[in-house]
Amino acid sequence: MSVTAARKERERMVREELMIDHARRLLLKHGYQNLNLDELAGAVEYSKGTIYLHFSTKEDLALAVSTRALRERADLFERASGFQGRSRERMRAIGFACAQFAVHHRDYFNVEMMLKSVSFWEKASEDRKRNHSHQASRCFEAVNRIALDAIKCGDLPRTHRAEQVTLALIAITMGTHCATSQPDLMHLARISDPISVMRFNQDLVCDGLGWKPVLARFDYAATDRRIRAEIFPAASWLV
Amino acid sequence: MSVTAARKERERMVREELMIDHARRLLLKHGYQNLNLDELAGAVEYSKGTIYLHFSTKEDLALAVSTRALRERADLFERASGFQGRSRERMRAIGFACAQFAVHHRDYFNVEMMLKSVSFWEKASEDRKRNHSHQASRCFEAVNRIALDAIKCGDLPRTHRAEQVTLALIAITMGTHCATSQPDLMHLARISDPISVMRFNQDLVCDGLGWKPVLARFDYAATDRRIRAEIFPAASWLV
DNA sequence: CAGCGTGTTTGACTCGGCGTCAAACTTTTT
DNA sequence: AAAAAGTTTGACGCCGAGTCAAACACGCTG
Repeated sequence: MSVTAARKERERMVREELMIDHARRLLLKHGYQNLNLDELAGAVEYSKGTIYLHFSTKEDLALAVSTRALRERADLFERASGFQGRSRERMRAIGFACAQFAVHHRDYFNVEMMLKSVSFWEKASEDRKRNHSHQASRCFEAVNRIALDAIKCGDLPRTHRAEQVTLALIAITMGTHCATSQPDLMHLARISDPISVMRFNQDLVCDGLGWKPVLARFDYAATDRRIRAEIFPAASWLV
Repeated sequence: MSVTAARKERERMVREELMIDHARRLLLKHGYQNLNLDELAGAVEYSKGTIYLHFSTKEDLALAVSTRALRERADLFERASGFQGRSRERMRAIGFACAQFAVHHRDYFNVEMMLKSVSFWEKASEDRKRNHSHQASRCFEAVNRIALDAIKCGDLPRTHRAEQVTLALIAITMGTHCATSQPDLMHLARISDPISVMRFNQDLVCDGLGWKPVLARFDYAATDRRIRAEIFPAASWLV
């Protein structure tokens, strides 16, 4: 019995991943409103009933898609935060991770925006909410550790709390995502490349915090080359 | 005939405002997903058919709620931008307008987030989309004019484009809204007051841009008092 | 004021999609 | 081989967005 149980559980996980893959694809194509569980059932070649053995509601499914993306984001962040250098250089590596993530998950933020709605959370399963929280805190802590180090070593003024710093960076990142995903706004601002706006804005916040070495006083070109080579060897998107 | 036509049109507008009022209330209470047009019909004491004489779809209705809030935001911005003072002081008045707006429209951003979804826009009427665009550009231009002035008079470095500056400020504002509306994140960052985070972050971006006079070199307390007295005499929320 | 015509409002109805669950099917045990 | 336990299915119930034929209101005319 327990021999087959392990295999069953493995197969279950494979099936769940398959469902999340297809759900992600359909979410991207049609948006959440037009995500149709009958269509998903057809795509994964399992019945709707089987889908409901994995996900308690449609919201739960969307949360699973979002959480998987968030896990990849946390992986990237933790990888980036291992970069060897001064605190602000490490922060910069995280900035690259954001860009990398944005390129590979143009969908994530659209789904993340849905999660704002209270009615969303109350329809998702406890397990999945916990998992989402966990991945979110991995991201938060990766950034926060660097901020803490920066304050400790004097790269950031001691007047700031690390959490304030982290929140400001999260805010500018989310905000730039939101802003650049509005075609109207992009048109008004006469901007075409969202990634370079992201980098520009993150630098603004770091400079505003007085995070040494400030942009004007230090050439980050060499750092950027190292980050690309050491952290994202396979990234062709670069800038 | 044309005598009654004017009255009819006026009554029509009153009815539409009533519907938007109630829709706003129900959106706040239940979220977009759970906004029920039968319930709305009951609340406004008109039939569902009549609601559909005003709004082409449920999305169109939500867009109307959002646009009305956005119009109030644009009004506040234009009022704030009339503040007499240096460019950064005028920008600060806009920051106050943001706070004022956030307090009176905790709902707006939740609805705005929905608008991100492509499927949303394609179901709204052309008229209403145009109006939304118009109000958005009023907000953009109010900020952008100040940025232009600042560059012209040397308060901002000439290396920046005004639109970059405006977009950065929009991004930090939206981002802070998003971030502070996630209870998880607020808990991780051990933060309770979203408004003060908003002000802190906006200052960060201005300082990062090198917008003179920089926070460390100037005491804005007197400016803040003037803004409160001259622009928002009726605001009790303050800080 | 009755009767007709135009313009307005209604709510019963359709239709699509989420979520369920009894029945069909598969695997394991006896 | 047959029964029991476990797994999968898809037809169905129900809810809610959007429609439209019919009821209603209003004004006009003789």
